[in-house]
Amino acid sequence: MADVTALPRLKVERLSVTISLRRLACEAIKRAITEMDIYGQPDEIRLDERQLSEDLGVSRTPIREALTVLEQEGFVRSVPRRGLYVVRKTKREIIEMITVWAAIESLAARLACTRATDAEIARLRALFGTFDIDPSEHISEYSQANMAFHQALIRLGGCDLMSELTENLFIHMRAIRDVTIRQDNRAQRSIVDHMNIIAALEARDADRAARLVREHTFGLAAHVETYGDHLHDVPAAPHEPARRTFG
Amino acid sequence: MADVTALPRLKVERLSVTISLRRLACEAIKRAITEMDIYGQPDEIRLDERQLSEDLGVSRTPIREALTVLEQEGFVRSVPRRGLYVVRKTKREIIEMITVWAAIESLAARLACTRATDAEIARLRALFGTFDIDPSEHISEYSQANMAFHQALIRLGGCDLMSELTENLFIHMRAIRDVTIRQDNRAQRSIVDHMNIIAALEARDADRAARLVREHTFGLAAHVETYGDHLHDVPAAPHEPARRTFG
DNA sequence: ACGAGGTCTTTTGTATACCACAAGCCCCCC
DNA sequence: GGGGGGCTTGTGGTATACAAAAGACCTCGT
Repeated sequence: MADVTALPRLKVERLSVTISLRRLACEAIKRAITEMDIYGQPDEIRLDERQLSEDLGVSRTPIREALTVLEQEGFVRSVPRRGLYVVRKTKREIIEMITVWAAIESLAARLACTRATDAEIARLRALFGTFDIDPSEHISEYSQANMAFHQALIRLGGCDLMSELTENLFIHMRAIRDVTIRQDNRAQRSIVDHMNIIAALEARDADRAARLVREHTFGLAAHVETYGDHLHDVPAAPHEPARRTFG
Repeated sequence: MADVTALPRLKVERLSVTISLRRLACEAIKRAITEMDIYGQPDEIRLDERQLSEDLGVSRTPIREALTVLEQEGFVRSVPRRGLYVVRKTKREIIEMITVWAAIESLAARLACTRATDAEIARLRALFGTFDIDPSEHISEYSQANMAFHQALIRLGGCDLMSELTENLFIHMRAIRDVTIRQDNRAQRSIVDHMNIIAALEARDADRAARLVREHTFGLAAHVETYGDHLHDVPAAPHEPARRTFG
């Protein structure tokens, strides 16, 4: 077979047939859920398969598959013969999520101390070391940057699984971000913590980096514990729904 | 409304209509996968929806939903228009799973140091402190006990989410347990580690407990790194399948 | 004989029809 | 008048039918 790479041919790119309706529906619904102010609503939000199927213009089957995925990921909860509800995490569940996050990011920081290159750490500082202005006026931007910092840090650990696992976790956290930063000067102190973490990474001090990350994240947990009382403490479970993990 | 709790009435328990076929199928398939020696097979194992539907006596729909769940949990992998394959983790993926496990269990141990009662720690020792006999003749029992120890330890941390997350992880690990204990006197040394961990818990020394757990689990990672070469290092991916997390 | 092309089979993706169950309502009986 | 039972309606759960796509294989032309 001759080498055809040199021959002139149409510049066509692989059109992605792989994006099944399930995946599209899944992303669409997830986006809708994420953008919705779940915790501001007075009562649980109910989803209707038929409604969704009509709105998205596809049949119920892919919708159902998408919802199965979202249920696995902890965004919706299916009560048999009753309906689908958008999940509102309880305070306890949120604190548990933060705890797992602390565990993962802490070890990621430890690993980063030996695995990350100087350049990578420098880039981390370049990206997030410039926020020493008052963040209280840029809550939204700060929130974005905050999440991005933590995700970048986890990525520095070099463990893809850690990044994957925390991804959905951060989405869940986004929904309660007003709790996590609104009160007192949390944002300001948070930035100081980040600086210290970066410094520990630069010093290649694994124990200190891991400890700082852990304490920082635990600080958030304590904050939620203190100020998160308006979160729904009881799962509001009609007939013991199918509790699932977060994902 | 009178208090009817004192009246005699039939002791009927809520019959669980909630266990949908999806859930049953999911568990059945997961069990089948778990009991199968995935890593002993020469090539990837393919699943047939219709075959499964026929074998389990239900239609394809619940089968598909179950497989969607299993795909989320990282047990199977769906290649569009091609088929479903039982996932064989690569060495790298296994090491990443162990890393996440280390992160979670390490923090769980730390938490256990302050949250677990003396009785709980004593029970841990009672259950797993008796294995100072030679475990080399009881590989299977030891393997069971080993997993049980780690799960118990994580539970002591008091964070349900940690238990949930590591549950599937342990199932994945089970499949390669021959790698994890067969070589050298790993089992023996493992028990010593466990003893030290229990001792640290008893001493309420959080830092030491966390460190010991981390080092113990990293030891396993290093072991897999060294001896796990017969694991398939390349995902054997036909046409870039839909890679998913473990779950 | 060899290769390009078409066709056939297999297997998944999607749509639709049907069924079982739960809630709410109303009516009938006590 | 009150309460229980059945009916109505709406919802998710299941089964099945249909469509599309990928791989295997066969055929025909050169």
